[in-house]
Amino acid sequence: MLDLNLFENHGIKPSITRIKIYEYLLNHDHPTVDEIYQELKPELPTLSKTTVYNVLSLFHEKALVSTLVLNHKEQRYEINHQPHTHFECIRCGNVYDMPYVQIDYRSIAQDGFEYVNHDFVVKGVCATCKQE
Amino acid sequence: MLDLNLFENHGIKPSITRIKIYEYLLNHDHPTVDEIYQELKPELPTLSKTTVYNVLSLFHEKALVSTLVLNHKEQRYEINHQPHTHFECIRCGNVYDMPYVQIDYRSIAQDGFEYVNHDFVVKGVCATCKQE
DNA sequence: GTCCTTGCAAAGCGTTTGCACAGAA
DNA sequence: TTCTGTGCAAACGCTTTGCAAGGAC
Repeated sequence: MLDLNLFENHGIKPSITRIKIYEYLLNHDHPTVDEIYQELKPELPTLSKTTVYNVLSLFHEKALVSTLVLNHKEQRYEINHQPHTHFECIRCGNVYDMPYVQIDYRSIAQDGFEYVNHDFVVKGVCATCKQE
Repeated sequence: MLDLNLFENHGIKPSITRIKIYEYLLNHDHPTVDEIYQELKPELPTLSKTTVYNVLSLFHEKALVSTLVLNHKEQRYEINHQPHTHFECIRCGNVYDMPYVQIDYRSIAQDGFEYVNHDFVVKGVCATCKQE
Protein backbone atom coordinates (compact mmCIF):
# COMPACT_ATOMS: atom_id res chain seq x y z
CA MET A 1 0.00 0.00 0.00
CA LEU A 2 2.59 2.52 1.05
CA ASP A 3 5.90 2.66 -0.74
CA LEU A 4 8.56 2.75 1.93
CA ASN A 5 11.07 4.16 -0.51
CA LEU A 6 9.19 7.42 -0.20
CA PHE A 7 10.19 7.61 3.46
CA GLU A 8 13.73 6.67 2.67
CA ASN A 9 13.97 9.25 -0.07
CA HIS A 10 12.96 11.92 2.41
CA GLY A 11 15.31 10.72 5.10
CA ILE A 12 12.60 9.33 7.35
CA LYS A 13 12.94 6.05 9.14
CA PRO A 14 9.76 4.04 9.07
CA SER A 15 7.81 3.13 12.16
CA ILE A 16 4.30 1.81 12.54
CA THR A 17 3.08 5.16 13.84
CA ARG A 18 4.64 7.10 10.98
CA ILE A 19 3.26 4.71 8.40
CA LYS A 20 -0.24 4.85 9.84
CA ILE A 21 -0.25 8.64 9.98
CA TYR A 22 1.04 8.88 6.46
CA GLU A 23 -1.60 6.44 5.22
CA TYR A 24 -4.23 8.47 7.00
CA LEU A 25 -3.06 11.58 5.16
CA LEU A 26 -3.17 9.68 1.90
CA ASN A 27 -6.83 8.81 2.41
CA HIS A 28 -8.12 11.99 4.03
CA ASP A 29 -7.94 15.55 2.83
CA HIS A 30 -6.31 18.09 5.13
CA PRO A 31 -7.16 16.61 8.51
CA THR A 32 -6.44 18.27 11.82
CA VAL A 33 -4.17 16.78 14.47
CA ASP A 34 -7.17 15.85 16.56
CA GLU A 35 -8.86 14.05 13.69
CA ILE A 36 -5.78 11.98 13.04
CA TYR A 37 -5.42 11.24 16.73
CA GLN A 38 -9.04 10.22 17.26
CA GLU A 39 -9.15 7.99 14.20
CA LEU A 40 -5.89 6.20 14.81
CA LYS A 41 -6.38 5.74 18.52
CA PRO A 42 -8.33 2.45 18.13
CA GLU A 43 -5.56 0.93 16.01
CA LEU A 44 -2.75 2.39 18.06
CA PRO A 45 -4.08 2.44 21.62
CA THR A 46 -1.03 4.04 23.18
CA LEU A 47 -0.88 6.86 20.65
CA SER A 48 -0.57 10.34 22.09
CA LYS A 49 -1.23 13.71 20.53
CA THR A 50 2.37 14.63 21.14
CA THR A 51 3.42 11.83 18.85
CA VAL A 52 1.03 13.01 16.17
CA TYR A 53 2.57 16.46 16.45
CA ASN A 54 6.04 15.01 16.39
CA VAL A 55 5.42 12.93 13.31
CA LEU A 56 3.68 15.70 11.43
CA SER A 57 6.41 18.19 12.16
CA LEU A 58 8.95 15.64 11.01
CA PHE A 59 6.99 15.12 7.79
CA HIS A 60 6.76 18.86 7.35
CA GLU A 61 10.46 19.35 7.95
CA LYS A 62 11.26 16.62 5.44
CA ALA A 63 8.90 18.23 2.92
CA LEU A 64 6.52 15.30 2.82
CA VAL A 65 3.48 17.32 3.89
CA SER A 66 2.54 20.95 4.00
CA THR A 67 0.51 22.89 6.51
CA LEU A 68 -2.63 24.73 5.76
CA VAL A 69 -3.81 27.71 7.78
CA LEU A 70 -7.50 28.40 7.71
CA ASN A 71 -9.92 30.51 9.60
CA HIS A 72 -10.43 27.83 12.15
CA LYS A 73 -8.06 27.45 14.99
CA GLU A 74 -6.31 24.26 14.25
CA GLN A 75 -3.57 23.64 11.81
CA ARG A 76 -4.37 21.25 8.98
CA TYR A 77 -1.95 19.04 7.12
CA GLU A 78 -1.86 17.64 3.62
CA ILE A 79 0.46 15.59 1.52
CA ASN A 80 2.56 17.56 -0.90
CA HIS A 81 1.40 17.15 -4.45
CA GLN A 82 0.53 19.55 -7.19
CA PRO A 83 -0.66 22.90 -5.81
CA HIS A 84 -4.36 23.48 -5.59
CA THR A 85 -6.90 25.76 -3.99
CA HIS A 86 -9.04 25.26 -0.92
CA PHE A 87 -12.61 26.20 -0.31
CA GLU A 88 -13.70 26.67 3.28
CA CYS A 89 -17.39 26.72 4.10
CA ILE A 90 -18.21 29.52 6.52
CA ARG A 91 -21.22 27.61 7.82
CA CYS A 92 -20.05 24.05 8.44
CA GLY A 93 -16.30 24.62 8.43
CA ASN A 94 -15.60 21.85 5.94
CA VAL A 95 -12.68 22.25 3.60
CA TYR A 96 -12.84 21.19 -0.03
CA ASP A 97 -10.17 20.93 -2.67
CA MET A 98 -10.71 23.03 -5.74
CA PRO A 99 -9.10 23.34 -9.14
CA TYR A 100 -5.80 25.12 -9.00
CA VAL A 101 -5.86 28.81 -9.80
CA GLN A 102 -2.84 29.82 -11.82
CA ILE A 103 -1.03 32.87 -10.51
CA ASP A 104 1.37 35.23 -12.19
CA TYR A 105 4.40 35.72 -9.98
CA ARG A 106 6.37 38.14 -12.11
CA SER A 107 5.24 41.20 -10.15
CA ILE A 108 6.46 39.59 -6.96
CA ALA A 109 9.93 38.95 -8.32
CA GLN A 110 10.13 42.52 -9.56
CA ASP A 111 9.88 43.82 -6.01
CA GLY A 112 12.88 41.74 -4.93
CA PHE A 113 10.62 39.25 -3.19
CA GLU A 114 11.31 35.60 -3.62
CA TYR A 115 8.32 33.35 -4.12
CA VAL A 116 8.36 30.11 -2.19
CA ASN A 117 4.82 28.99 -1.71
CA HIS A 118 1.27 30.17 -1.44
CA ASP A 119 -1.99 29.54 0.35
CA PHE A 120 -5.15 30.33 -1.49
CA VAL A 121 -8.35 29.89 0.45
CA VAL A 122 -11.73 30.77 -0.95
CA LYS A 123 -14.46 31.23 1.64
CA GLY A 124 -18.14 30.88 1.04
CA VAL A 125 -21.06 28.54 1.44
CA CYS A 126 -20.68 24.98 0.24
CA ALA A 127 -23.25 23.24 -1.95
CA THR A 128 -24.59 21.15 0.93
CA CYS A 129 -25.14 24.09 3.27
CA LYS A 130 -26.62 26.14 0.47
CA GLN A 131 -29.49 23.70 0.08
CA GLU A 132 -30.61 24.16 3.68
CA MET B 1 -9.64 62.74 10.95
CA LEU B 2 -12.15 59.94 11.34
CA ASP B 3 -15.61 60.28 9.88
CA LEU B 4 -18.02 59.26 12.62
CA ASN B 5 -20.74 58.64 10.06
CA LEU B 6 -18.85 55.50 9.17
CA PHE B 7 -19.49 54.15 12.63
CA GLU B 8 -23.11 55.20 12.50
CA ASN B 9 -23.60 53.58 9.11
CA HIS B 10 -22.36 50.31 10.52
CA GLY B 11 -24.48 50.55 13.64
CA ILE B 12 -21.55 51.20 15.96
CA LYS B 13 -21.73 53.73 18.77
CA PRO B 14 -18.54 55.74 19.01
CA SER B 15 -16.30 55.67 22.06
CA ILE B 16 -12.78 56.90 22.52
CA THR B 17 -11.46 53.34 22.59
CA ARG B 18 -13.26 52.37 19.40
CA ILE B 19 -12.14 55.50 17.61
CA LYS B 20 -8.52 55.02 18.62
CA ILE B 21 -8.51 51.39 17.54
CA TYR B 22 -10.12 52.23 14.25
CA GLU B 23 -7.59 55.00 13.63
CA TYR B 24 -4.83 52.59 14.43
CA LEU B 25 -6.16 50.20 11.81
CA LEU B 26 -6.34 53.05 9.33
CA ASN B 27 -2.68 53.81 9.79
CA HIS B 28 -1.24 50.33 10.18
CA ASP B 29 -1.53 47.33 7.92
CA HIS B 30 -2.94 44.16 9.40
CA PRO B 31 -1.78 44.48 13.00
CA THR B 32 -2.22 41.83 15.65
CA VAL B 33 -4.23 42.34 18.81
CA ASP B 34 -1.06 42.64 20.81
CA GLU B 35 0.38 45.29 18.53
CA ILE B 36 -2.75 47.39 18.86
CA TYR B 37 -2.77 46.90 22.60
CA GLN B 38 0.89 47.79 23.09
CA GLU B 39 0.73 50.87 20.90
CA LEU B 40 -2.44 52.31 22.34
CA LYS B 41 -1.61 51.59 25.96
CA PRO B 42 0.31 54.87 26.46
CA GLU B 43 -2.64 56.91 25.21
CA LEU B 44 -5.26 54.79 26.95
CA PRO B 45 -3.58 53.63 30.13
CA THR B 46 -6.47 51.53 31.39
CA LEU B 47 -6.87 49.67 28.11
CA SER B 48 -7.03 45.91 28.36
CA LYS B 49 -6.57 43.24 25.76
CA THR B 50 -10.10 42.04 26.37
CA THR B 51 -11.35 45.40 25.19
CA VAL B 52 -9.23 45.22 22.06
CA TYR B 53 -10.72 41.80 21.36
CA ASN B 54 -14.22 43.11 22.09
CA VAL B 55 -13.87 46.08 19.80
CA LEU B 56 -12.32 44.10 16.97
CA SER B 57 -14.98 41.44 17.09
CA LEU B 58 -17.62 44.17 17.06
CA PHE B 59 -15.94 45.72 14.02
CA HIS B 60 -15.78 42.35 12.38
CA GLU B 61 -19.41 41.57 13.11
CA LYS B 62 -20.41 44.94 11.68
CA ALA B 63 -18.30 44.29 8.59
CA LEU B 64 -15.92 47.16 9.24
CA VAL B 65 -12.82 44.98 9.33
CA SER B 66 -11.86 41.54 8.17
CA THR B 67 -9.61 38.99 9.73
CA LEU B 68 -6.53 37.57 8.20
CA VAL B 69 -5.11 34.18 9.09
CA LEU B 70 -1.45 33.66 8.45
CA ASN B 71 1.14 31.13 9.34
CA HIS B 72 1.84 32.84 12.59
CA LYS B 73 -0.31 32.17 15.54
CA GLU B 74 -2.13 35.38 16.03
CA GLN B 75 -5.08 36.68 14.16
CA ARG B 76 -4.54 39.87 12.18
CA TYR B 77 -7.09 42.51 11.34
CA GLU B 78 -7.49 44.94 8.51
CA ILE B 79 -9.98 47.50 7.38
CA ASN B 80 -12.29 46.34 4.65
CA HIS B 81 -11.42 47.89 1.33
CA GLN B 82 -10.71 46.51 -2.08
CA PRO B 83 -9.36 42.98 -1.92
CA HIS B 84 -5.65 42.48 -2.21
CA THR B 85 -2.98 39.90 -1.68
CA HIS B 86 -0.61 39.42 1.21
CA PHE B 87 2.99 38.42 1.20
CA GLU B 88 4.37 36.82 4.31
CA CYS B 89 8.10 36.58 4.79
CA ILE B 90 9.08 33.16 6.09
CA ARG B 91 12.23 34.61 7.68
CA CYS B 92 11.12 37.73 9.54
CA GLY B 93 7.39 37.10 9.63
CA ASN B 94 6.50 40.54 8.28
CA VAL B 95 3.39 40.86 6.16
CA TYR B 96 3.25 43.07 3.10
CA ASP B 97 0.38 44.12 0.90
CA MET B 98 0.68 43.16 -2.73
CA PRO B 99 -1.18 43.95 -5.91
CA TYR B 100 -4.49 42.19 -6.13
CA VAL B 101 -4.51 38.96 -8.09
CA GLN B 102 -7.67 38.65 -10.10
CA ILE B 103 -9.44 35.33 -9.78
CA ASP B 104 -11.99 33.65 -11.97
CA TYR B 105 -14.83 32.41 -9.82
CA ARG B 106 -17.00 30.83 -12.49
CA SER B 107 -15.80 27.32 -11.72
CA ILE B 108 -16.74 27.78 -8.09
CA ALA B 109 -20.29 28.82 -8.91
CA GLN B 110 -20.63 25.84 -11.21
CA ASP B 111 -20.15 23.45 -8.33
CA GLY B 112 -23.01 25.05 -6.40
CA PHE B 113 -20.56 26.80 -4.12
CA GLU B 114 -21.21 30.40 -3.24
CA TYR B 115 -18.22 32.69 -3.20
CA VAL B 116 -18.06 35.11 -0.30
CA ASN B 117 -14.48 36.02 0.24
CA HIS B 118 -10.94 34.86 -0.15
CA ASP B 119 -7.55 34.90 1.49
CA PHE B 120 -4.57 34.80 -0.73
CA VAL B 121 -1.22 34.59 1.00
CA VAL B 122 2.04 34.28 -0.85
CA LYS B 123 4.96 33.07 1.21
CA GLY B 124 8.57 33.68 0.48
CA VAL B 125 11.54 35.81 1.40
CA CYS B 126 11.09 39.56 1.46
CA ALA B 127 13.48 41.98 -0.20
CA THR B 128 15.04 43.04 3.10
CA CYS B 129 15.76 39.52 4.27
CA LYS B 130 17.02 38.53 0.86
CA GLN B 131 19.87 41.03 1.09
CA GLU B 132 21.26 39.45 4.24
C1' DG C 1 -33.51 53.64 36.94
C1' DT C 2 -31.61 50.60 32.51
C1' DC C 3 -28.31 49.69 29.04
C1' DC C 4 -23.82 49.43 27.46
C1' DT C 5 -18.71 49.75 27.60
C1' DT C 6 -14.81 48.45 29.87
C1' DG C 7 -11.41 45.41 32.10
C1' DC C 8 -9.72 42.15 35.63
C1' DA C 9 -9.25 37.30 36.44
C1' DA C 10 -9.87 32.88 35.12
C1' DA C 11 -10.82 29.36 31.91
C1' DG C 12 -10.31 27.24 27.39
C1' DC C 13 -7.89 25.15 23.75
C1' DG C 14 -4.43 24.08 20.31
C1' DT C 15 0.37 23.50 20.48
C1' DT C 16 5.06 23.03 22.42
C1' DT C 17 8.44 21.63 25.81
C1' DG C 18 10.72 18.80 29.42
C1' DC C 19 11.80 14.66 30.45
C1' DA C 20 11.93 9.83 31.04
C1' DC C 21 11.12 5.18 29.48
C1' DA C 22 11.70 1.58 26.13
C1' DG C 23 13.19 -0.42 21.97
C1' DA C 24 16.49 -0.48 17.97
C1' DA C 25 21.10 -0.61 16.22
C1' DT D 1 26.37 1.21 24.86
C1' DT D 2 24.20 5.17 22.18
C1' DC D 3 20.56 6.79 19.43
C1' DT D 4 15.83 7.32 18.44
C1' DG D 5 10.73 7.01 18.84
C1' DT D 6 7.16 7.53 21.92
C1' DG D 7 4.08 9.63 25.33
C1' DC D 8 2.78 11.59 29.94
C1' DA D 9 2.48 15.95 32.27
C1' DA D 10 3.18 20.52 32.45
C1' DA D 11 3.87 24.88 30.37
C1' DC D 12 2.82 28.21 26.89
C1' DG D 13 0.35 31.70 24.09
C1' DC D 14 -3.62 33.44 21.97
C1' DT D 15 -8.39 33.94 22.69
C1' DT D 16 -12.81 33.66 25.07
C1' DT D 17 -15.80 33.81 29.04
C1' DG D 18 -17.70 35.30 33.60
C1' DC D 19 -18.69 38.87 35.97
C1' DA D 20 -18.64 43.22 38.22
C1' DA D 21 -17.77 48.27 38.30
C1' DG D 22 -18.55 52.55 36.21
C1' DG D 23 -20.47 55.66 32.74
C1' DA D 24 -24.00 57.10 29.30
C1' DC D 25 -28.68 57.97 28.62
